[in-house]
Amino acid sequence: MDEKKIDEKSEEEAKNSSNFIIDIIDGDLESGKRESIVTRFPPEPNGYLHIGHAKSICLNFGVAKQYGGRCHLRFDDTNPEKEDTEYTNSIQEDVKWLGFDWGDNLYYASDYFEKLYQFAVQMIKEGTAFVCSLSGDEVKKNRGTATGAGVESPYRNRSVEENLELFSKMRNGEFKDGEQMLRAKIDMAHPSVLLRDPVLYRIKHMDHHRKGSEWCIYPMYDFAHGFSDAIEGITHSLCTLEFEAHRPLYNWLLDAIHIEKGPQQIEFARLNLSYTVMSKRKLMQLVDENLVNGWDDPRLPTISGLRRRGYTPESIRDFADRIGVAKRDSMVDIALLEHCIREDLNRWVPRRMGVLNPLKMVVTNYNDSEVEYFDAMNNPEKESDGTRKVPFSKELWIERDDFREVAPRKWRRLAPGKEVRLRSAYYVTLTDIIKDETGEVVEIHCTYDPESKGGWTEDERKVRGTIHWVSVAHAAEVEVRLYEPLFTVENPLNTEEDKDFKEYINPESLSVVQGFVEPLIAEFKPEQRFQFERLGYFVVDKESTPEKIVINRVVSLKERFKPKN
RNA sequence: UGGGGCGUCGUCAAGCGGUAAGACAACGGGUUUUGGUCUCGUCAUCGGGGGUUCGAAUCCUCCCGCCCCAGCCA
Repeated sequence: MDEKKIDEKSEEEAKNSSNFIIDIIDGDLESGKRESIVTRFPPEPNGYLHIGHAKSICLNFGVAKQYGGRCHLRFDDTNPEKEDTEYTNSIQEDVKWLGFDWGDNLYYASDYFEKLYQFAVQMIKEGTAFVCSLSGDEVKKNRGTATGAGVESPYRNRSVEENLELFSKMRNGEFKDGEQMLRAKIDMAHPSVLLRDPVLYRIKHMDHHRKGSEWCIYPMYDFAHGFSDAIEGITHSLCTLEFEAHRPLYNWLLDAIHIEKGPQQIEFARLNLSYTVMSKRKLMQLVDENLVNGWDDPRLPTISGLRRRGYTPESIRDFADRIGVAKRDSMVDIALLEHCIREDLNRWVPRRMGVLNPLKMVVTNYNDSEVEYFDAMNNPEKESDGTRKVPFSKELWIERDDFREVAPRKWRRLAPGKEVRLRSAYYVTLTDIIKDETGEVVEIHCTYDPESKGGWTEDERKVRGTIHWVSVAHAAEVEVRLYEPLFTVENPLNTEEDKDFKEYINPESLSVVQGFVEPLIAEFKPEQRFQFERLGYFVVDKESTPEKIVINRVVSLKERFKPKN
């Protein structure tokens, strides 16, 4: 990756976080309930990871590291309908990119299918599970309502022998999808609907992405997840709030197969970020309907999208640390994420000059054919990064926004008669404005002060404004992709009326401009990052070629000046 | 109206009976060859009521609000 950052990276691992989960773990260690800590990140391989997953990854791997334990990467692949190897690959890539290492601890719930099957057999033998021959509709009808108890399945009291035989036939493919199911025998009157004889196994004659046609019955989440945790010796099974109601079932199942000192499920609030959406389903929709350009579209909060956008793993980990871990539903301001990437990039990224909305400036008293090379600092934050040569000549591109025919209040930039500093070069004073027939300004003329070479003068005359520029004759033309939030509202999922979230897509979330930048073509390799001074941080896109350089804006610089008119 | 959770600054989030950390955002000052960075400063009495206590955001109680649960999804 970016070899330039090495030295100055602060070692963030020094700081250990604290939250209610850490408190629980501390207590478990103190009381002797646990001797070591094992966590896991258990994605279902049915989509790409997003920054919400990053929160969970940082939490799980972070906790393990903090206690000298280990964190497993386990694919929760119990539903062949939705899962695919494409996703197991991208997920591993993303976790690695984020900077985490699961070592040898890569697991698949599907590798436990045989063990899981045996657990089911054990439960049947002990009378805590039975094969139910009701149809899906009947099961649903019998489940009861929130306020009223359900009714027991007529098959609930089948003999162990019959259950065993039926379950075996299920496995052997002697039934069609939906004809039979394995259910836990709990309590149809349980106040929590989840505990009313939940389904444990269903029949699905469908190939599994890893197991092929080996199985035609697949365990449900509740059955597979807790047992997988138990098999792997997970101590703390961290998941999001929506599984809170499942915890009694999680524990009931562990009890059913007599697991001692089993894993403990602890729930925390999932991440919501303003001006974007986080659910896999919604992201999938945006991708499938071509509302964005693939899973790694730089506007998406996917890990691959953020990577392409120019975010660093360090900045995302820092973000995860800062948002904390708690149980209340929350919506984190996207500004915090942007703060994290600015803070990181500011430290080590080289500065360059680039003009995104060019206006030609002619320095009328500068020699036609002369070219000077000025030394410009690579990074004022880090003098050791040295300087570079920037070519200067009579014709320059400057930013159109740095010129106003009528200066607003407190305007420090170019306006009639005003003197500004061209960064690292000379002071120039605006003398003439050239317009076309329509009245549009097409060019401006300035004179420079030869005494101001390098950007300062002996008389210490005060020049408040400094603007960036690029020599027309030396500039490299690049395509620059500018991004704005994907949605126009903080929470596209929760708005008045029942509008679809897609109605809030920001039509200006992507704009493409042709810009001119310093002629340092050699630097322009994908993932190379820069700060274009006064504009923001940029990264070379993966689509960039030497013939056509493509740059993404990671994030703009903070802009405190807002002209009043 | 069943069950499970949650309510501390605009946004996150500490606090665990002793008199409200920190971060982001915002606003104001200083420095500055990036109106960037840096720096200094301003910015809450804890959903509401009642109670316990010398003392409560922290304990009790009632109320209000928000989130999750009736897939053979995870």
